[in-house]
Amino acid sequence: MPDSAEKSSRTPISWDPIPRSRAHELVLDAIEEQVTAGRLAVGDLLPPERELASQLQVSRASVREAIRILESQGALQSQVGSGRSAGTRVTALPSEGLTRLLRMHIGLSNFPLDDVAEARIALERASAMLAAQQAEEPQLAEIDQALETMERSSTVEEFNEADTAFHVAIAEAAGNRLVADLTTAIRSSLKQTILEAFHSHGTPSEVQITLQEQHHRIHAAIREQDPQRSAELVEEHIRFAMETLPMGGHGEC
Amino acid sequence: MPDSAEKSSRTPISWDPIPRSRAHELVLDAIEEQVTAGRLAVGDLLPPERELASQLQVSRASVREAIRILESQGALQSQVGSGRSAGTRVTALPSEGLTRLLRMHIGLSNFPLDDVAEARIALERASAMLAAQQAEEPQLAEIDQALETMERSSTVEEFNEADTAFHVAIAEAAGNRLVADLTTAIRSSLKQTILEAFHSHGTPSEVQITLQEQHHRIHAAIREQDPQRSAELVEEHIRFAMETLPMGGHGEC
DNA sequence: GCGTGGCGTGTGGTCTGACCATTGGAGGCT
DNA sequence: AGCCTCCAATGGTCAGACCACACGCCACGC
Repeated sequence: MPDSAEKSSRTPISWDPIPRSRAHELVLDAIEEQVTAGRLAVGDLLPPERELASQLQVSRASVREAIRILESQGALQSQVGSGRSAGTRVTALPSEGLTRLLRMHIGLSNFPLDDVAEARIALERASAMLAAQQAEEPQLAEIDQALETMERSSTVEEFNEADTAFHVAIAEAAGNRLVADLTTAIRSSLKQTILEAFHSHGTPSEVQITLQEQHHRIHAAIREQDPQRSAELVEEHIRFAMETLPMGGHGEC
Repeated sequence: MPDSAEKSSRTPISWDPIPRSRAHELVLDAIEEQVTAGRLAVGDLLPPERELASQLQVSRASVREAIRILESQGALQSQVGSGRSAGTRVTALPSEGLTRLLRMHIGLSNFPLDDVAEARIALERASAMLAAQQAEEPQLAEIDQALETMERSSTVEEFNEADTAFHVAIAEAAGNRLVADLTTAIRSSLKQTILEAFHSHGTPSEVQITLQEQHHRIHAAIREQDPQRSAELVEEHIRFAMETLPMGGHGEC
């Protein structure tokens, strides 16, 4: 319409770039669309790579790139071979994907450690409350076990490993999949950072003793089914740990 | 040692599979290692794909697969061309990566919606508290804006969009990067689900009115710098929304 | 009949090379 | 100095070849 183009010549015309969709993103979108439409569920098999490439009219490399992304998210899993186990199948394994994503960004100092602590507090308060409200024996036994392992640990490596397991066990005992996975992902992504902080610290044994006392109190509150107390103790514990252990060896001073 | 093999013949020997590392995972590990060691930071340029492939002695396709994964996580960004803008650069854009990961798993019903609600409550309580404690005017104006947009919305699509923006604005006002990104990711990944619930609901206007009243009260509590009240109101609001709107059209009856 | 081994096929994993599109940067000309 | 052209570097995509894996089927021996 040359007429309207002339009428609007007083306001500058903005020529926006037309985004080009990358082939692998088109594949990603296509798979996501199938999921959203309910046509793909956990356990389902995707078409073979070569077939999917043919159907979507892209190269097999582009299909593979999309599949890699979804594998890293824990939504797909590929298996070579023939027969029932072969191919690319929809899975439900978000935890490691979350962990790796968060660990990368924490490693890049993209989340200030104070921010991470607050997020932990929010999530782990919820975990502890829910665990105190509704955990049953096999899950409580896992918490016991982690506490026991910390008791017997002789190196900070062992302590740290069991410390992580303790927090993960509480998160699992919360009976809330998303809270558990987020809690696990954050705590796991911090494992190395916390270990380094232990090594930097002058008197690790004192700190470990205090941390372990706090663990015992948290454990007792959960055992006594006191949600409020559990939540408060977890918060206190995380704040103490974050204030006491010098974290952020690089990029955070 | 045939001698010791004979001695231990009483206990069955377990032949464990030797895991083969996939080429793209080796590349991923190599990049993560550089980050952990502090040798890669936001803004840094990676070697060109062909060079990285040569250095790591893998194919360029494997390098690309690893880069795709890290791109989807918001840790890398690639740009064609020559000169300063070209190549693959380290970025700090976790939010969309989190959103897509969570949206995929929510789409696959891998997280029960009750679980998602509890996680939202944990995070959004924290967001609201922090916002009430420390938000300043430009951020508060964003919250105002979203509330205003909801007030003027004439379709549930518009309402939903502004509703999401309201929650995101509070999360941003919390001043906590990780809490904000997690909150945003979860709320964003639910946008479609909530919209469908609005459509399924018999009398949308009533519900919208109640939701909007709740939004106003949350907004007021934040403005009055009352963290406890803000947190309680957010929790009440999310519980009301989750109980009132019929979610889980597929796979969650 | 049962167990074992060999073969064939389908699938993902990896590599190579060719080509394309994009995006400066350098050099030459006015 | 400004503009234009050319070139090179970089990521994007594709195709094809080959490899490794993992069954399933069939034949053979006991």
